[in-house]
Amino acid sequence: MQIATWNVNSIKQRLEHLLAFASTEQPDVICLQELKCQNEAFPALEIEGAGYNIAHLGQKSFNGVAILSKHPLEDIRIGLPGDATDEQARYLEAVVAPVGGAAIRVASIYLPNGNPVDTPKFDYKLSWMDRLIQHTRSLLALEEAFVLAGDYNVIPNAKDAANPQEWVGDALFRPESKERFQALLNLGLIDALRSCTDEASLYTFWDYQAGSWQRNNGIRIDHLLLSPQAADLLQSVSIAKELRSWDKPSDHVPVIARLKQ
DNA sequence: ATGGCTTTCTACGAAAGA
Repeated sequence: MQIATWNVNSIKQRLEHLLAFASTEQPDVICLQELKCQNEAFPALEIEGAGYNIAHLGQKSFNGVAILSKHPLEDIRIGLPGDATDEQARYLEAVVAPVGGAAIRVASIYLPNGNPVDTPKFDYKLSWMDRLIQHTRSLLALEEAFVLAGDYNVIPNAKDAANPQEWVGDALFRPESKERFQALLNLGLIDALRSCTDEASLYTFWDYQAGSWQRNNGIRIDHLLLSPQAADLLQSVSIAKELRSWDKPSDHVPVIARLKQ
């Protein structure tokens, strides 16, 4: 089973890219972030036409997450527990249940950016991460295979940035953000890509500005975190870097994990 | 760089993103 995550930066602007990616890679599951689209405007017919079942959580202008699956989706859960007042569309969870196969729980995550750090936006990021840690504890208690896939807006280590000094003080690289990401790993989650390679220069985001792509000034902020039961199934991880060179690209590219069965 | 692009919105500049 192939599970992909991709921040598309507007599902409407990226629909043709999504259909091309789906046709070429044929992932079983695609977790999307930054739909920037309300539910009623989601291009469901086109995506269903490509063979996917859809769970989506949209909102006007910003945010928005979806799970696309070639297999039936069950037990769809909307929103990250822990704050009933949080109205931002950043978390969606479902069980992907292949007919006659083993089910796997999948979440599509759009973790808050958190900049500027001297504002409530950074507090929101940190409290959102604390809620994610708490929710992960409850998921781990189920002792199931699950994947938390998405745009974490965290650069885990200096080797995950081409120019780490540029990010010192930024919400994506602040110690408080990195510590909470590490806390997720300390619970027992596995960073899928880092479990396969220690290689540097592996990035998933290049800013639209300042020729970041041409200069390969990237960062790795899109991650698939696996439960121990899912990590046992992991075969390989790849970054679909070539999509960043397409016409009118997202500033993020997909990351794909391949699991046995 | 006081974000150099890109996207969205009851738009025609501002806000958000990272």
